[in-house]
Amino acid sequence: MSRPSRSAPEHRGAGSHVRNGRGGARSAASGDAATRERLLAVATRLFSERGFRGVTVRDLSREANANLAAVNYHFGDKLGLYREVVAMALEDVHVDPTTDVAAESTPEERIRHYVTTYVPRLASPRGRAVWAQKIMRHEMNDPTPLAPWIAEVVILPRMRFLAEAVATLMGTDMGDPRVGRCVVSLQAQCLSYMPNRFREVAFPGWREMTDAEIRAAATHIADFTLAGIRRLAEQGE
Amino acid sequence: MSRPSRSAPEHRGAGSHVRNGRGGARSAASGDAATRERLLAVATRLFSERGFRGVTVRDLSREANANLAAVNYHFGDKLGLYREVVAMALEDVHVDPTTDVAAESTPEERIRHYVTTYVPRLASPRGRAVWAQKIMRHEMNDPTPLAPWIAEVVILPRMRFLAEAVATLMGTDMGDPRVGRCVVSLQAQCLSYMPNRFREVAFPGWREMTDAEIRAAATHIADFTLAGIRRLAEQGE
DNA sequence: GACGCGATCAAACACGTGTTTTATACATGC
DNA sequence: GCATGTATAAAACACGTGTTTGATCGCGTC
Repeated sequence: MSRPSRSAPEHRGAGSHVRNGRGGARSAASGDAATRERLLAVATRLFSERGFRGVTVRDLSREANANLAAVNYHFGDKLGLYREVVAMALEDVHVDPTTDVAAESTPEERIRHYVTTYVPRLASPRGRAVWAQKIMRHEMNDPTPLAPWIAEVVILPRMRFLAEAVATLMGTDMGDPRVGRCVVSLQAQCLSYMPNRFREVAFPGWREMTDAEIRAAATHIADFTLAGIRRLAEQGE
Repeated sequence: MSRPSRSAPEHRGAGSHVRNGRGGARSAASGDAATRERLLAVATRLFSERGFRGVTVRDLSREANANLAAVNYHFGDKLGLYREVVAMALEDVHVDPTTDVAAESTPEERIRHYVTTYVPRLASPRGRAVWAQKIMRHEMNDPTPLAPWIAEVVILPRMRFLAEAVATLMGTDMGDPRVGRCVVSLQAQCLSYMPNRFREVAFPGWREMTDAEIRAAATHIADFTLAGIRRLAEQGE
């Protein structure tokens, strides 16, 4: 009961979602994308701007020029649509600053590379894939049932990457509590440059950072952090 | 129209709110506090746990053993009740780590004092006035119309205090962009130890920090930050 | 042409929200 | 005694939410 299954698309496969290829099932006359694709595009934009709870199904339907029932028809429920958006965000985010670093680089180079690629992506309202970062931020502030998934795919690998670099730099192992604290200090500084609704609301004269300021901030974080790590390595546990 | 003003308490004075002293207007027979006071107590707890939007008027009424209309009667509307809670939080927060420091102390002492008093208060679920910090955190994540007020009373004084100490330590003035970046780095590290719903939801094995770990984290932040500041002071702009 | 089927549509449903209304009990002041 | 003003109570209001329903359209196929 309560799920008539009207032979509609199956809303279960969390990972597969092959979805029948959907070649040209729609009327070839209309130039616009299929409803499902329009909903995904609109959902990507709205969820990244306002978070899962800040977007209503009616918002999505209206902006996608779709019927109110379209979300439930194509994605099962609102969370199903959000899950697909998060899946795209994870694909976009999880690769970046930890995997494309040369294996033979020094710990210092790794940390600098992490910061100088990560911070501009977080801070700049321009550029690609900021929407994925915004999804992450909303999840951190106001977690949804998808939070554990996100933590496993994007947070943990970053923590491990940074912890390994910091431990090597300090000449200790990853079980040393100082390593964890340094990783937290580094990550906290990076995240502080993420766009923040509070400062926009609370400080009327706030202006966005320029690209040059963002680069300066990234360099600052790297210098600042490496100095801190070296100092803690000297003074011992 | 739409506001009959039934000679009820005036819900307008944003700043004054003297509120007639309210000596013993209630029947002396009942041992419990007046409805207004019970609502304030419950609101303090619930708003600090779940934020303004996470608490409903029905939650407040139920837990305070008050009628549904009591919030609107005593405080005008839900935001009026929240405003009184925030006012108490501001009184509790704005004094602390910036004003009770000796005027003749060195910049390093000031920064250490700031961190070692601020971080335990942020991080510990025990101790006094954590509810006020939780209110601040909810405002930062999801600002209400009261955000500008909070920014002016608690954020700006802290920023000025830290900026002055950092500038003195670096031997430069507060207009130096490096000063602002160091203040952000310091504050970001402190805030990262604030209780975080994401890590509770996303990491099932999460456990609260002990008092000793919190003290160690505070010392870490101070050492780490002072090292970073000194390094940036050396290398120049 | 009749049928099946995926997709869309308008409408309704069920519920939760902040707020307002109307009535009533109770203490106080004249 | 009685009006007055304060406080509480139960119900309703007005609206927004996610979801479901039943009908209909446009196809392609037998």
